[in-house]
Amino acid sequence: MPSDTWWNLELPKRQFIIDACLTEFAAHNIESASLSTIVKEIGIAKGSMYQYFTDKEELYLYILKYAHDQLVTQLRNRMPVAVFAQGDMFSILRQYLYVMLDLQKLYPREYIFIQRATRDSGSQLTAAKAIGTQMQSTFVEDLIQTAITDRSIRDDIASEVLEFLVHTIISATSEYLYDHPTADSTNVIHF
Amino acid sequence: MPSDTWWNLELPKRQFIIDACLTEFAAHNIESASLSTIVKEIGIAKGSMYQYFTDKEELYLYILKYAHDQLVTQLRNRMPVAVFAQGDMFSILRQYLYVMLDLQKLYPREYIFIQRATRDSGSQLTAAKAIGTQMQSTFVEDLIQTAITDRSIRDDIASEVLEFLVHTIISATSEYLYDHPTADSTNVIHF
DNA sequence: ACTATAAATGACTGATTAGTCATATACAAA
DNA sequence: TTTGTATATGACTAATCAGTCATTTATAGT
Repeated sequence: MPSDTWWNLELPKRQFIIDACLTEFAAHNIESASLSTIVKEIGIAKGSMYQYFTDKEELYLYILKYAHDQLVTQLRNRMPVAVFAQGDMFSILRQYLYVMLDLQKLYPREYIFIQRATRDSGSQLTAAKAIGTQMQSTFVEDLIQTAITDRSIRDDIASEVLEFLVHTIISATSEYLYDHPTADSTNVIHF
Repeated sequence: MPSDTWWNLELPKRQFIIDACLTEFAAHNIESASLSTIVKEIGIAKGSMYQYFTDKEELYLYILKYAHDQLVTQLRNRMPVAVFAQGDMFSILRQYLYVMLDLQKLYPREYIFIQRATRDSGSQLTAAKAIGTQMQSTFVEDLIQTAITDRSIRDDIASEVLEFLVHTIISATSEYLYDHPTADSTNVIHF
């Protein structure tokens, strides 16, 4: 975790630092992201960064958690619990997809960063992978459980597999729409 | 393309070099993969590598194309044209998935390398992205076209979107099964 | 043996990296 | 003003990197 010095910083300064880190980490994986670039961008000395974080990995995980919290908060705001009470599973999923598309547009760096961290922190950094995968389970899990208990979907499907697939499809679809801005989303979304 | 010197090399030596490159490129993206590591692994001088390839990017793309050709050949062997004539689309897709699972087990480095190249060569290296995406379109395209013309699936769905989704689901499923070796594949595969 | 061409080499360059640390600056309390 | 503490600094280290090139080694032809 960051040092006391970090927390003693003025909020705007912290924000500014986080911002620069987000840009770098969204564009490069942890191996090739450069602290030198980051501090040059911010305009502080390299040494200062090491007053806040013990090493690159700590910084990376901190920013990842920050980005994740940011998106989860937004997701919760846009999909309040009430949504789950009404409508069938598919309309809820459709809404989920639209929300994810919005979030991807509004917070592109956070979105990309989490995606990247989820998939390429293979060897070490299981922490990063865990954070990345966490978002998907945030509520898809409940959704599917509910759907299974009210028998709106078959119950012979392993629910964690379904969760995985749902998340994959959602994020692949949003990725596709992101890469093909001309595509008509109503033509893409059919479930 | 590689130099004449490269092609004058004895086949086993070429294979040996390709092998070491595959290992490195499957584990690291182009930015963080290290030529120094590769040549140390092979046991040749760094300069030799530069007699064969003009730079890192050329090497990377060459190995990528090699891996891709390897997998496509295997895919074609395992899914001869005859397969498409018989059976409905879903059974063909199911077979496709099983073949991909086999290939992933048999050629893990090639498989991972292509996946990695497809998704993280964002900025430059559109060539890499193209090679990566090519495999998916190899035959899923035809499959879907046929299915649309026989009306076994709806025709109001943009076919390139469907291709994308099919490929995503297939590769996500195989990725999932790869990460969860204990999972029962019959429990996962339901389409 | 001599020559010509092809291939292999590894020391070297210049740039970049993560991380360190002694010093300097800022600030607040006395 | 003086003292003590928290923060900021940037020169520095040691390692690594992609890429170069003059030189050596190997091969083949005469």
